[in-house]
Order: sequence, then structure tokens, then C-alpha cells
Amino acid sequence: MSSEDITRVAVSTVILSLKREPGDEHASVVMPLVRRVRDPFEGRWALPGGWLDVHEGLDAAASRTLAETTGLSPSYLEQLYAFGAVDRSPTRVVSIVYWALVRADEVEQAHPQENVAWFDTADLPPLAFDHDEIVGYALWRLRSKVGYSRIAHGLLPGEFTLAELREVYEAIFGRRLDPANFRRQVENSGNLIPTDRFRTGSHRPARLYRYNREVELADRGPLTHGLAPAPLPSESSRS
Amino acid sequence: MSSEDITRVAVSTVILSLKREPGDEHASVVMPLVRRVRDPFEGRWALPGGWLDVHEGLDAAASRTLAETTGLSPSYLEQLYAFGAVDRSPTRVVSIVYWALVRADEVEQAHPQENVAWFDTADLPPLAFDHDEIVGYALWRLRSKVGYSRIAHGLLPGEFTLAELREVYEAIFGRRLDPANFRRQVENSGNLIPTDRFRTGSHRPARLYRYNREVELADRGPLTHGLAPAPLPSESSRS
DNA sequence: ACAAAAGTGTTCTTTCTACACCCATGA
DNA sequence: TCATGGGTGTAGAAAGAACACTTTTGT
Repeated sequence: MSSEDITRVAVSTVILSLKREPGDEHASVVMPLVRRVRDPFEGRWALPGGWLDVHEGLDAAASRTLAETTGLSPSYLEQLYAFGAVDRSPTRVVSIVYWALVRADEVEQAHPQENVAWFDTADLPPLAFDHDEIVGYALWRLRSKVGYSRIAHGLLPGEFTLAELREVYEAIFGRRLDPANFRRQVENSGNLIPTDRFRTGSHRPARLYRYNREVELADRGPLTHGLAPAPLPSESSRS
Repeated sequence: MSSEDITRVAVSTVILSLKREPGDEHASVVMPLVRRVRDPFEGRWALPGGWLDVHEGLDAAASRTLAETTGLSPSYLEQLYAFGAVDRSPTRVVSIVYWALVRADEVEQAHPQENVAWFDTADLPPLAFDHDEIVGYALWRLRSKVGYSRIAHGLLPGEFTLAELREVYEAIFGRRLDPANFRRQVENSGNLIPTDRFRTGSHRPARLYRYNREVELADRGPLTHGLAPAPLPSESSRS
């Protein structure tokens, strides 16, 4: 059996976060990429990922590559798509691709890794393999899913103001939203719980909200294995 | 390298169609299953599928297994999910699962295959592997997607009445819909083109409509490779 | 003529949207 | 006190649900 006669399985992850530039109009969606040091597409940027271990589930592999690349645990992790065109790589590779959200404040605290850099998704370099297409699909999925789901909270810390949450939506949608209407929509959705704490510093203090964990249902369907929109249990801590 | 040290890739397909029993209240969603003749779960019913050939794309493999099982070409075919838990099979198998819709009239004309039987999805036997979970997910996806997409047409022939289309929605949702409101909704969606032909036979003749192929966009996102909601090109005819 | 399905109209409710307006704090 | 973002009110538009009503066929 020559090496061209086997199909290998890889797992990659599109990791998304938010970054607000000081003078910018609104925040931008950013993602980490890994510079390839081996032959196919050497020197090009690619999605973080690796080969699937025989004793490792798909979700666990995604969490592992995410931890190896960013040192973070995702606040949201979901399978995106399986890419398996015959000519997408010199050898036959089927890539199970996940996408994940990490909080902006956690990204700032993490220490940078070797050969890893964060890019604005609106200004990406040409990527290795078919990773351009994959990233495009992930961003499309983020935009469409943020409309009917509450994954936007995955980009924020535990407590946040409505203005911060609105800023996330505006960054993803790329347009301004009416603060008054936005408030009502998200308040009536039942996903937010108001705290008695306030964010002070600028003008009138803004009430801090937190995420309602009771309402997890009716979104991802029957596939709710171990993957939770809340911080992952301990899949990446299997030493 | 022993056989336990490799991960194999399989492709399975949840094939869905509609069947209207003579005396029944409304039509039911049906799917073909294959009786296993080999060791793991021998005798149990399972999803149609097979091993991924090294020179075969994922989409092509799904089309192939669909043709082998039913002799039909799908009117809709989409990747569902990749299942890869370590313990889902005695050996390590990652299954890329697709789901497909075939038209009821085509199913009736097709000649039955060996070891293949059609089941009502509301009354399924226990399936092999984790196929129960997979089918449950596919049905959930069908129900949620029929609400904001127009895949329901994939279960009907080229021309159909609004009552027939409504019957599809009622079977999938499992509840009655107001004929008047249903008509307006689907007429205003711009997805249907009225023809000048009518279906006669019962009472007042009903106008026949057909599917508007111009409006394919804004649904499945950037992933519109060769897979089309319209009948597939010739992926399964690669002799 | 009558039953039954096709197709139209009307009303009420809910939701979205635009925008005016008041409130509370830092400077 | 004034600028600014936090927060509330409200009126019109759009969309959805319920249901009465008219039209056209087979029997």
C-alpha cells in the first residue's frame, strides 16, 4: 500500500475573535493563522490544525489544536464542514473543519506563540490549500448564525453592557444598529440576565448583563454532545 | 501498522422522501435503510453508505451510494455532519454523512433493491452504530431548514399545485397549515412561477406552479460547488 | 343543487423600524 | 452646564394568524 493509496483525516479550526482598534469606526473580526514550515505551501499562512489521532474524537482534536495555537479554551465551538475534494492537497486529505469563538479579553492576555499571527478577516493574505474558501464559509456562517442564535456572547466576557454586545453585532454585520431597538430585542429574547452592577467611567453608568445559561435548547438540535456554548469542560486537559 | 491503528473514512446518506398512505391523515416522511450482511451489527438496519474511495470526492461518494441504494438521483443533496467519536464503531471510522431528498413519484417508479426497505421515519427500528442519532439530526435539520429555505420542492415533481406543496410542509412540520396564508406566503416569496396549466380531476382545477431556478442564491452560502438543488449533473455517471 | 377544494378579502395581533425624548454622569 | 452615551416612549410599516367569503369544478 503506497502512501498515495490512503486517505488521511485532518482537523482544522477557524478561530474567531474581536479586536477594537483605538481610532477605528467599529471593531473587526480577527483570526489566528499558522505559518507553514513544511513542504506543501511552505511559508504560506494556513488554518491551525493537525492530523486526527486514532484515539481522539473529532471534538477533542479541534479543542486540542485550538489550545496548541492560542493557549485558550473556546467559548463556542462547532463543527463547520468536512472538506474532501480529491485535489485539495497533493496527498488525499479529508479535513474536518471546526469554527470557534474566543473572547477578546482572553486573547489580549495570552502570550503569543511561535509562527502564529492574528489577522483581520477583512484583509487576509492568500492561504494554503483551500483555506481561503473555508474561511469565507466560516465567516458566512458566523454572520448568518448571529442573527438567530446568541453566539455573539461568546466573544464577550462574563459580564458586559448592552453597548458592548451591540458592538459585537455591528462588527459582524458590518453596519450600525439602533441602540433602542437593539436593547428591546435582546431584552425580550430572554437570553440576558441583568445584574446589579454597572460599568462606570464614561458617562451615565451602563448596567452589566450576563448570559442566561438556562436557555441552551432549541438551537443546535439533537447534537449537543459535550460541546457547549459555555466554556468547554476539560476536553483539552487530557494531558 | 495493525488495522486498529488506521482511521477509515466512510460516507453515508440519509435519503428522505414522502409517502402518502391512502387513508392517512397526512403524508409521512420515509427513508430507505440497508440490512447489514456483515459482522458489526449483522442483520440490523443501517444507513446506505460505503467506504470513501481514494480517487473520489465526498459529494461524489454520497451520490454514488444514493444511486446504488435507490437507483435515483437526488433533487437535493447536502452534507449533514461528520461523525467521528472513537467508540462509534469497533474499528475507528469517521463517517461523513449527507442527507438527500428524492421525489415521491420517482421512488414509486424505481424497482426495489436487494436488502433495501423503506421505513416511516416516525416508526423506525433500532439502527446499527450511531445511526439513530444521525437520523434524528437529519430530521431536525429537515424541519428547521424547510422553514427558511425552499427545499420542500425537492420532494415534488417539476410542476405541482399549492395544495401539494402545502401537504409537504404539513408532513414535515406535523401540523395543518392555513391554505389561504400559505398561498400568500409562498406567492410573495418569489420562489414559484405560475404556469398556465391546471391539475384537474377532483373539484375546482388548481393551477400548477413550478420552481423558480433563478433564485438559487442567499441560502447555502459560498459552498455551492457542484451540488445543486436541481438534479445533479452527472457525478454518478463516472462509470 | 350541493359538496368540496381553489382562491380572495378583511381584521386583528405581533413584530420591526425610525426617531423623538428624558436621565445620569464626567469634565 | 453641557456634551454624551444610557435608557424609555411612541407612531407608522410590515409581517403573521384567524376566518369569513366567493369561485369553480365533479357528481
